[in-house]
Amino acid sequence: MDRIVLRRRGDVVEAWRCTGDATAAEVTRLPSDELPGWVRERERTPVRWVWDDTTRWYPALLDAGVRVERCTDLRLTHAVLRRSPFVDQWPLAGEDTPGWDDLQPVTTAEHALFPLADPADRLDPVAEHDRQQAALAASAERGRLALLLAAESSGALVAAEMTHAGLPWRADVHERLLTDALGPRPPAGVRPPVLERLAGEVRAALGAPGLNPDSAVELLRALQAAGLPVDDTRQWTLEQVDHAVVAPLLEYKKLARLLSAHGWSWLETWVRDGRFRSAFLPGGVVTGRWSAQGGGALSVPVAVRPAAVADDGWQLVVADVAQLEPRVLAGMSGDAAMAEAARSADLYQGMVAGGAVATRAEAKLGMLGAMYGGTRGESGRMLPRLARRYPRAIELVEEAARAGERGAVVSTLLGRGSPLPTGAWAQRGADLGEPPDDDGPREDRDRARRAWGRFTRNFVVQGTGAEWALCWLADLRNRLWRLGGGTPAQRPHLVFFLHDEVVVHTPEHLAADVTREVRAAAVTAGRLLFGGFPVDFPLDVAVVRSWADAG
DNA sequence: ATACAAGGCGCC
DNA sequence: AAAGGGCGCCTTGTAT
Repeated sequence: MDRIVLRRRGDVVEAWRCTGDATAAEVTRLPSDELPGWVRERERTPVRWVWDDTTRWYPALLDAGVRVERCTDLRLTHAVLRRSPFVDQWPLAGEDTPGWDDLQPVTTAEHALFPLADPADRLDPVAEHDRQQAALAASAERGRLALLLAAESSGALVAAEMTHAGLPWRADVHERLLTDALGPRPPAGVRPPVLERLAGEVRAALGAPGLNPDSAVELLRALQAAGLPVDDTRQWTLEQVDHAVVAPLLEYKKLARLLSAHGWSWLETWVRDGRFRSAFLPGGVVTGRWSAQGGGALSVPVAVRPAAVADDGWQLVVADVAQLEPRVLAGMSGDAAMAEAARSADLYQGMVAGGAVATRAEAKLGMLGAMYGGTRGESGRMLPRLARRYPRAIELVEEAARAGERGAVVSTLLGRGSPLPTGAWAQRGADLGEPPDDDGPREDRDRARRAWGRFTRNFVVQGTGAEWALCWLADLRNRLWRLGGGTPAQRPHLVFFLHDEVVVHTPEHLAADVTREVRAAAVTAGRLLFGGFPVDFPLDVAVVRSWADAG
């Protein structure tokens, strides 16, 4: 397959076509505004586009109605290769390396207008691509790394397409929801009526007439002055207390949160033309999970999901994986007993059936503790029993924790490496002498060490889970495209992704096909990561008008 | 005026 | 006494 490296030089785009012989590249130069038409033409035959960063190229193509099938996103692949313990770093070394290390995605809406001095323009994607290919070829784990790089790049395309499409959002539904909960929209700087009434009830219950319940400091003082035994003002803490202030205060906090995080100003800022618009950023988290920028797209609360409604004649297909991370752990550790439990639609129930624990609640608590590092209480007490029944799975996370405590790097199944610890406890020779003055006493160092162990313990599972999800997304994207449906605007398309959940916006008549493809893509992802090892990834799939009606 | 930390809470 | 991982983002409160 042809690879075409795109390089921007002023108003001109250079397209370097590589046919496998690195010395015989054929270069085409064309004005930027002719690029979309040229790309569309080239897409008639299989081609992989190689560019510095998808966020710098793809939005303009999508605006012009041009979709590409595959790409290599050098920014993302560089980041993976630079940190992978399976990659020798010397083939990646070049003058440009710090520039690639520091390259940031572009997330402004004005993607057509590049900043005057985009640091990307000083980088040479042709040279970087050669370096990356050399580094990959020299790796003993080139197979799994190649899969990771392909999945990461494919994720970049999905993210750009989702960002372009936006999540269908009914501002009128959202506004009605706000008015029902808070009362009519007040002028700026004034509390909505319902909040003002609740604030009054809180002040009366505490005998604190001037209290601003939005101030945690003031509120804590007032609660303590009224004799409540609390050291913070968290919801969980307040629920433990029996006092007349608790009910109105919890209600106030809930509604104040709705107002500030997803109220009228959120609507004005993030919803335009019936779409919630925010930027999805693949690789935004060290573990490989995505992050999002704008509007808190990765934490859309259940309370406002009724406003996510499919267009007329369309449906939302909402799919999520049940217990992704324990299933991933079963697969990556090759733990046959845990895989057996994972053959059930409910993995935790499968663990009960397998005789490891007595109740589903114990199974869940124990697994969360094993994956997050919980040692306290019931979660910690479950661990020995889990370790007896699922020795390979538990040993994998325990070893990841020990490695982290040593200051070592751990990696995901496909080879994404964890960052090096930065604390003074982890510096070379830290064990040998007295603790440095700036690193506190021994207990502090041990605490930091254990905290890093919990991070690396979770890294291997969360990161491999993110890899499964990337493979799922990538395959689903291809499957959705093959369903057809006419112009890009008439086809089923991904509109949302959150770690283990996707939402597809589809014309009604294709909803059943989309459901089938979402499930098939999950099977593909499992095979890609774990080959023939029998671990299932069952999905909950719902075809709904509104996101709130799923699950 | 602006920047940042803390407290808090939403999502997985 | 501390206590499960990863995020984004809001307001308040303080520092510069």
